[in-house]
Amino acid sequence: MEYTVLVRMNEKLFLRDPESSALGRRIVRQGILLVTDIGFEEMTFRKLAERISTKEASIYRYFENKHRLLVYLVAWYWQWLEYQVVFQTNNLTDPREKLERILKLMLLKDFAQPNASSAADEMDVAALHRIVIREASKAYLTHHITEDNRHQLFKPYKDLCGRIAGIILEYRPDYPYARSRASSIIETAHYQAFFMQYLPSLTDFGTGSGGQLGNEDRLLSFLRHLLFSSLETATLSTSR
Amino acid sequence: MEYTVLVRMNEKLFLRDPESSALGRRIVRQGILLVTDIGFEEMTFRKLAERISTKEASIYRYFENKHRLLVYLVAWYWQWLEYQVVFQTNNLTDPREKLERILKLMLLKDFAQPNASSAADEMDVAALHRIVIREASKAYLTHHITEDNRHQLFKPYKDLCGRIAGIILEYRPDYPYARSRASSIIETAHYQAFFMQYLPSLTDFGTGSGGQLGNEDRLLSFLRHLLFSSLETATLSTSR
DNA sequence: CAAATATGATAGTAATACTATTATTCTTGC
DNA sequence: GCAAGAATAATAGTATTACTATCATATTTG
Repeated sequence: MEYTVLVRMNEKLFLRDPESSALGRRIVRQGILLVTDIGFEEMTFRKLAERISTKEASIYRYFENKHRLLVYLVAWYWQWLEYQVVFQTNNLTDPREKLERILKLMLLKDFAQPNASSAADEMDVAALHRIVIREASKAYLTHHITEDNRHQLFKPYKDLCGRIAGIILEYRPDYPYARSRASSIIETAHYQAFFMQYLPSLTDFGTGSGGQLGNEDRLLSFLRHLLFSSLETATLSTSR
Repeated sequence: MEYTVLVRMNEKLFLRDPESSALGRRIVRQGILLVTDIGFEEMTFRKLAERISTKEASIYRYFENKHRLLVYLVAWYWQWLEYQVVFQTNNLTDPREKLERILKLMLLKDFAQPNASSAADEMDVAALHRIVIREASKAYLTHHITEDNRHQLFKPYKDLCGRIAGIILEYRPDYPYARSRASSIIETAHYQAFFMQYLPSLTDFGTGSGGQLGNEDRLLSFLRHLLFSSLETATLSTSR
């Protein structure tokens, strides 16, 4: 029920709604798996078509090109995440608790799993999370960002950041950088997770050693530290 | 003099050293301008060759492919920036002052300009800065990052982060996240600058309004706030 | 069950990302 | 000043990519 609300996507994100047909759903679900397998650059509609036993031209009836498919996947993830944020913070009163939950969600901890019975047709959120970490910035780091933005393709990300910014302001109403704080904590979560895996010397969460916590938990501690240290700073010198 | 030290690049970054010939230097310098003009995805060696009146095959003798050219440009920038950091902080004793200088350098404020006479053959650092903001993550967000990393292609970035992490530890010797703090402040500086320009609603530095400071200065204030609030936090709950 | 719609099957095009080959020019050591 | 070697120009060619077009065949739906 709420799921259909969750996946109602901006119509500019596709040519034909992939959720409206079995083929469309396979394009999206297998597209996620193919991109996680071989990476976005190496993914082609031909390979995806072969994987799901259809033809290139059929995929082009759903998505203009592979960049739009990426934008769709990433937008879906942001909408899903915002839904999780709303769902998991609605019953909380303490804004600090809300922010704690959000940090965990950003690392895909303790999110609301769909019922196991309908798992076959579900989106693989864990795979999508990996795509967001590795590929999401390619969705907006393009020469045509202005046009894409005009088509509202990034609205789900903006909505999520706006919602988190609102909770930041609940926690600290006079905080002057709520939106930048929201977008930067999300981005930091993602590329620190990436660096942790591929360029660990850029982090303090190397694969081995360090503390009794696992790397994921140490990353979470770092994000908590970053977020709350900034929100709890007494003096905010806007000039200097 | 120090310049030759600065540009001594890892030999894995190219096939033939582009600084060793006039054509190589034009490839790099005009490559910077072409990428800033049309974006990395749209740049091709054919277009670059036409721009500098040479042939595609000649460019391939210097760089294996266009991704390697991007990696080269980004690596050059990190080496240049590390040099600037060393140069501008060497005479300072206060680590806080050093970090202040570094923040400004990250936004390309007050950097040491080369003498105007030799400007014709200089790298356009301002254009390169724009490339780093818009394209640098494409240098490492690839399916072949592990191999590229084995070839040390990202060493200049690691070196810069390591140096900044060292200064962070001068300022606060017990800080447990020095490397992550260094990499995250750099990344934050760059995509906040990007968002400010293209997706301003993700930031608090919209094109209009707000305070008496310009957007660049407000971004600097934000970065200063982020960095020092985290470094000055009394209690660092590594667990929780 | 007819009409509309979706997909399959096949073909084709322009551009991209290279590689190869040979001719020409440009250096550089002697 | 010239021969040997290196760099570049000029031209060609290939496999792949990123599409678009067309028409036949299913499949859905009113």
